[in-house]
Amino acid sequence: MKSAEEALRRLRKKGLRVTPQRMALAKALEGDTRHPVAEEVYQRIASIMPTISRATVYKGLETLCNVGELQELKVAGDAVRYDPKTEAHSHCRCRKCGGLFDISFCLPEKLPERVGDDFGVEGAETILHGICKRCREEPNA
Amino acid sequence: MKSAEEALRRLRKKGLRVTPQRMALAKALEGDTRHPVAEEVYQRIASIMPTISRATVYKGLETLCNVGELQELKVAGDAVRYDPKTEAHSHCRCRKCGGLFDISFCLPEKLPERVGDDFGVEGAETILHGICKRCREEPNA
DNA sequence: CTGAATGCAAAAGCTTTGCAGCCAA
DNA sequence: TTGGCTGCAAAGCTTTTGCATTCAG
Repeated sequence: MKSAEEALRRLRKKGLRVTPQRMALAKALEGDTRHPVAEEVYQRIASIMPTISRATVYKGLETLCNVGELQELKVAGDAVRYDPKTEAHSHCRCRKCGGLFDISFCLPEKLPERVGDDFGVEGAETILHGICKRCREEPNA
Repeated sequence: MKSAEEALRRLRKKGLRVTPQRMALAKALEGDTRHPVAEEVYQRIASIMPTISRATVYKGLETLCNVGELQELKVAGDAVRYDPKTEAHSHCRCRKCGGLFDISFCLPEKLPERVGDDFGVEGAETILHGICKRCREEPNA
């Protein structure tokens, strides 16, 4: 999502309702590069809107994914994470601290149109595995 | 894993025990290209070894992952899948039937060694999204 | 107004854990 | 012999669902 406001505008345009809970969701995720899991998003919002329920957070995250304002990230050994950066981009995952980071570009750079036994390719999702800077410099943790 | 036998040999070499349950696991997954989830593996083995428990299957799958004989595949909207093909390769996922297929080659073809804010790359995992042959030819399903 | 969205609580996966007994090495 | 492994049952975590109530449009 480019901005929370734009995300809400798109919701309205699709005939969906702009509720305070959805506004909070969009704002909580706007510009976030940390790829929070649903529970983190819930905690974040609950601190300023204590009546919100987890169910609403889950449903709202799903809704925002459906309208293309959020991307779901599922990585081995982890709960689903949410990424508000919707331009095509890839991710790096540190095998030591588990951190998930954005990379500005997209891998592979060019997609095959068709692959193997005639599979029509529409998009790709890649995660690089390795060690982040911090973990390499702090072998203790 | 190249073969069930080789997998078991590697277990033994690492000081782990070769039990009938682990033998069944290795054989059940040998050459399988369908990327079963844990429950499917359990069913498959339970049909010939009715006393095995789900816990043993889960622990055994983890063990085989740890020694590098199996790869964990986690895809959005799905339980963890297990892949006995351990050579570097990528996958395609059909957005219609949910099927997950191997591709013989690996994307991206060449990895950057270092990326973004000094992230050391060791490997990559990519999933192509699209439509498989069968689903394109059967628009009814 | 009215249907879509919320919040609660309960249920539903999937997976992990604790532990007593068993067995591969 | 003995520590690793198994099987059972129970717990844990994430996510989904049903439904009465509320509220955005």
